[in-house]
Amino acid sequence: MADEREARLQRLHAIREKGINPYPNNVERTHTIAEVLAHFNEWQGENGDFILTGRLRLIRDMGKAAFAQIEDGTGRMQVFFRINDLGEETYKTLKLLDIGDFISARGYLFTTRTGERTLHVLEYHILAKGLRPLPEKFHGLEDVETRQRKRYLDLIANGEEARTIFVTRSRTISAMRRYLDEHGFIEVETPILQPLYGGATARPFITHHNTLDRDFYMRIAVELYLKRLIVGGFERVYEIGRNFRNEGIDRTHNPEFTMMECYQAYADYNDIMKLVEEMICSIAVEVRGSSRITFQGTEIDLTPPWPRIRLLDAIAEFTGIDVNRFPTRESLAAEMRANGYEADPKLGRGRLIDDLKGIMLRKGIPALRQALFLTDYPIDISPLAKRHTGIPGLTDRFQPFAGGLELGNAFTELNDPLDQRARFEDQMRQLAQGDDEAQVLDEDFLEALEIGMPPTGGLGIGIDRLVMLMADQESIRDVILFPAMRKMANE
RNA sequence: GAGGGCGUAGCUCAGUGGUAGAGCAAACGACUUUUAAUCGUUUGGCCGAGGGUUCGAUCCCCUCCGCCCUCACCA
Repeated sequence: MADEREARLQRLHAIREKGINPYPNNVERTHTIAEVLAHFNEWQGENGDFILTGRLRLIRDMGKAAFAQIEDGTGRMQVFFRINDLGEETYKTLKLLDIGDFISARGYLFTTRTGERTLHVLEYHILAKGLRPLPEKFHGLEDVETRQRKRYLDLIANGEEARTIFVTRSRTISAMRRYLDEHGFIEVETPILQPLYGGATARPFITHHNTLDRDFYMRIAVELYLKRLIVGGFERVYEIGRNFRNEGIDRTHNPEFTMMECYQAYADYNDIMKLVEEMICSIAVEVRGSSRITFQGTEIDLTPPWPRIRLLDAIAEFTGIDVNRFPTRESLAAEMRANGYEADPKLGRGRLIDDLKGIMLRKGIPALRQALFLTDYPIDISPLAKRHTGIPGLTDRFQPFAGGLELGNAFTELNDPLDQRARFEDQMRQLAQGDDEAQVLDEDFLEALEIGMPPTGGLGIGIDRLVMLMADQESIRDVILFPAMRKMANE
């Protein structure tokens, strides 16, 4: 490695000695590679004059002629150098180029006798010299760790494949934004640094503002701020942005992740279910060209309506435990243990049900791979959701699933300020009992609710997971350009 | 947090209780239509880090670091 870098540095100096700037300020380019390839047949011929730019990916030196491949952001193309056309001196300068260098090449288009569309180069310039070797040309970069730590190498070496994921990500977000814009939502931005964290059950990151000399929390959700805007009279708002949760890292969790939250006044969770299935289906059609997509080998039909399954029914079906028959924490815990599941004695009944949900999701695969809504969650794990109209102890809440991924969370928002206060107080009790993920009481938010919030439906969608679905990726780290990593030894 | 796997040249990978190999990349040479060009020659490694066992360790044992998988936890 040191040797190769040394060799490249020597060539860099040799280029400078020839009076050539290896990092010129100006660049000429008449076409992209994709444009040229698209019009190749009509544009080829010795009268053509094209200037292409790109990174050298391959050099095949034949002595007095050489083939190379250059790659720009739109594609790859072969270029051909010949000593007759360039002159001995200029041709020899090719020796100073390395794979990885950026060049511009001017010439005409022709087809080789093996049918390869090629630029016959009459003039070329170096645009930027690379000092380190690129990953191997055939196998590319396979090492998962390097791919994530040095995403630029992943994008170079694994080309289309790596890039497609992030193009899909971009298209997914813009399709979502378009859908919401077209449905009367306005996009807003709310604080990332919050004096209190709320809107989800998670441990926060804490930071400090020097001038104000106070701590702030990195937001774990935007919920309570968007609801304040509903109180303020906006009827449909959304925000797409980064949330931060100080929790574990795995295939579906990254400490910073992107979430879309939206709130719609005069709506309930049934309206939001319609919104979700319609929105995600429309995103799939835009991004994947169909409402039927393949995820990890399973075909998933996102066409509305998605099945609605009550959470407790799903639990009963896949775990054999009918939660309704065990109204107390103790009886439910005993039943779980009788069925061979762990039941943490410290947890409340709602959290036990949450655990059962996890067991159910694992056991329910592959049936739960399809798009569906699980509905009607227990009240004590849903402190911001409105009580279920019919069934005590439950809320008007649902979660959308597809591909076995929990894509989000939604409910009819609790707009009764006294009930909300009581729920917060209950959470504070759990916090005092050592549940460090319980939600904290937000007096300012309660004051807003007391001003009055209309009936509202709200939704959060995990963008990263949605992108996993759209890009058919099994790990959240594959859809985040620079995922959180442990520090390297030399860091 | 628990268990399992992995870490060897810039990249992709072999390999062995007697201190290392291939292909690509790199260097030198040949070649004026190649396609992962070909052919010849050459260079390249604290075998993740630190301890231990041993006459001797890249290999066996322990600790640590990093990555992956499964489980637990959280979204």
